[in-house]
Amino acid sequence: MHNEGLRLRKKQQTRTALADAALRLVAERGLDQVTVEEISAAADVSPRTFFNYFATKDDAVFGTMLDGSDRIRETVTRAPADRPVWDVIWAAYREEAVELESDAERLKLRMAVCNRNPSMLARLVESGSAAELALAEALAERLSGNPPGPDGSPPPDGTHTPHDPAPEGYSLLLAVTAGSALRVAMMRWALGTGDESLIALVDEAFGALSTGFAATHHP
Amino acid sequence: MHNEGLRLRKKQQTRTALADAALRLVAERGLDQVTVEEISAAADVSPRTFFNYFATKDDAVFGTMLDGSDRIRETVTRAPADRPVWDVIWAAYREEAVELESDAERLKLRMAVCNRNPSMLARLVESGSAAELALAEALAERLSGNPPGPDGSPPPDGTHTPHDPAPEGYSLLLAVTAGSALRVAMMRWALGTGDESLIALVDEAFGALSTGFAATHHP
DNA sequence: ATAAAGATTTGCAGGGACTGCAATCAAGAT
DNA sequence: ATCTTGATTGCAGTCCCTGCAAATCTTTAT
Repeated sequence: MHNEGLRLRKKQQTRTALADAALRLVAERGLDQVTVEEISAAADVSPRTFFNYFATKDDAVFGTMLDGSDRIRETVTRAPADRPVWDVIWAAYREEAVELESDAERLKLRMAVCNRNPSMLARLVESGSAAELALAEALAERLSGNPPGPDGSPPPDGTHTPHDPAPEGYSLLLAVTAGSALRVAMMRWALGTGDESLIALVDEAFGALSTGFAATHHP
Repeated sequence: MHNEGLRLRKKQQTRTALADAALRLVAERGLDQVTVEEISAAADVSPRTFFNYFATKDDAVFGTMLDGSDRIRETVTRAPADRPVWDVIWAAYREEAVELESDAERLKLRMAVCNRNPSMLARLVESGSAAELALAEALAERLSGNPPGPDGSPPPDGTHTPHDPAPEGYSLLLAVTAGSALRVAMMRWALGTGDESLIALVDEAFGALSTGFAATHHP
């Protein structure tokens, strides 16, 4: 039997040491004013080891925010079938927001970095796109009227019961819009005065999208 | 007097030669299977010259899609003040879509590249974010009830007439959502069967956002 | 026509990101 | 204590990208 307790602990340790150092240094000096060599030195490992943990420098700075793609998919597929779709998505993303706000310190630093460096903002979107894609799949399933299998997996091909004419397009729009709403909320939260909770801002954005933009006139 | 006709023509020539070669090669082989050296060779210039035209390899592949940030801002600030905001944004982005669809060949190649390479998808977002930011500014102006100056420039600080409690947040949401809608439409258009026009898909997305998502129930 | 002025292209040297390989080192099992 | 396994590290090498200065080509002035 393999125990390996100490090994795992040390791995997690150096991983977070690297990530922390990367985020801190980049937040201070800017992305291209920090070298991998410096990050590694701050974490007391060799530069080569850095790349055993992160594929790129960006990855270390940004980590994998919103790796909750599985969680989101779960939440959506498990939700009662008669509940409005947007409510389900809203609830799922609010869950994520709660998770994110629990690490407020790190999140604020990350958003600050995103604001200074456009390439990092792109990274932010990229990190959310995995979740969006997963959500879009789950939504297409749901909107096409196919109940998920007991394990939540999609049914095999050929068993689809066509219902909505174009669920792919609409569900993709839903998913991408939801991701954008979360991003806007995070931006406002991180750059704001700090007296508003992330959840409140998320609710505000999702609420606006729920109502639609047609109602917005200039007075 | 400076004529310089031939010079400019040659510059444009090599620029498009490089961009075309880059897009073609990357679409064929994938982003990291193409070196700057190969692109330069295909355009008959030295590798060093490549970087006189493009700051990064990605730039050559992607060019500056949606450099219409100024055009969008113009359209929005010039629109009659009593027109619904979302209609104005919709019209502005539809204009952009027309422009984009006029270069259908290139756009489809670019979207195909974005689909294979996540980092290029990030690039796509980045290219649109400039326009979104400009739009958000213009919207904040409009929603706060301040008429633009004769040149369309924002009035100096201190002259604001507060009207909407939080125009920054709402206008950012509007702008980012509009950008996302365009992106989804482009994706569907480039990956679809090809019998739908980009404009139609843009209208579909913007229409859905106009109505809002509250109406979407599962039957 | 020819030279001066100005802009573009190119080569060279170098820094930094990232990878594959092989040697070394430390933790866990026997 | 020793063997096995996985993590760390150094090294060589590729590619992206930049600053600098020489070389080349266009335009303009004489």
